[in-house]
Amino acid sequence: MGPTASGKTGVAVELAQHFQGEIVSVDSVLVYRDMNIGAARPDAATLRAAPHRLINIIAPTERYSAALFRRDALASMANISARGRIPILAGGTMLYFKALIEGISILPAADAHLRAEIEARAARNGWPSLHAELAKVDPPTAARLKSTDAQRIQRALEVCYLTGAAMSQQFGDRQTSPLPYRILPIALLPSDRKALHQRIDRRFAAMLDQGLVEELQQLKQVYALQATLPAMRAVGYRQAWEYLEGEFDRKELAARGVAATRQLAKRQLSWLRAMRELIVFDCLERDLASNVCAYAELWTTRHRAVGRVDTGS
RNA sequence: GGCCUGGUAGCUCAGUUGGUAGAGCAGAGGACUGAAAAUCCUUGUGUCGGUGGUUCAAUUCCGCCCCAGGCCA
Repeated sequence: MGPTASGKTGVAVELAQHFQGEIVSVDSVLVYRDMNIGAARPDAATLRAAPHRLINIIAPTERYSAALFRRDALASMANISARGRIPILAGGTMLYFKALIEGISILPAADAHLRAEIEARAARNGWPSLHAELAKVDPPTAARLKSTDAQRIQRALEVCYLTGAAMSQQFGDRQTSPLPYRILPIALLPSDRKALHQRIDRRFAAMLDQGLVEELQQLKQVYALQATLPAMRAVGYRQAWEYLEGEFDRKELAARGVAATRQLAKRQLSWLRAMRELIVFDCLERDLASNVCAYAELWTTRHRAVGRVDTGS
């Protein structure tokens, strides 16, 4: 786990080679096909050396979710371990890690028609009025949410309408089946935020040089894209879209792109700081990948030994 | 060289009919259950270009100087 531009891919590839492992991507943008430059997709050589699962699985017009990720990741991990290999989960989508590790409640999937209906009412009466409506059918959730948090109010109402019961009541039905894996949770954090910002500056400039805008233009020709699609809300693509709409010039695109990336990194760091029992490495250190491998080597040795004592069979 | 317009938060700017100033963006911190690279919350002391003067009081008025842009020579 780590923020954007922390070097997760490099570490994951080295771990995969060192441990005969296979990588499962934990990334809400790499799931999309044909979004290469802005998603910082690992290059062909890297993917040949270390195949990634859960990348290129849906079109940019489709939707994915934390629940689908949990289902797919568990299937991939089962497949990998059945062949005697170690699943290496690598990515920066912290909600997906949370859903995988802690489980997720059994709730209905998104319903496009219902969401459109709720949005239409919000456009007429404003989200605060829908928040008030939520307060009648699901008081605990309404109390937890701000009246400005459109996305979560919409989801809570959706769950309530589809099931006839409050979302807060159903949170008890968590899929608590614990993961059938021992986890070594490794986080790559920057000891110096400014240094991470510099990496982000360079990386976004490189994406523009590689043709991020041109890639988006091609995507728009191939797919029936809209600005509201989750894929088009991704950092870089969203700003490139606005640039193509003529909202600002190229220089402003570069500035907004790096700002959005820095903000993404900040939110990822918020998740990581809130997590307990992380093994933390400084993503700026020189021998990062080999240090992580060395630590993981010790850890697996210890756990194999413990495993023998525990089972006794 | 002369005239004009600017110089206020990291950036773009507002404002104070004289009582030491506030927006947006950026930055920082936080929340997070089928959109999560999403969505949302909190957070603004800065020699108001410098220096003299007028005044009880100047970032605000006046003089000079510096800097930037424009126009005229």
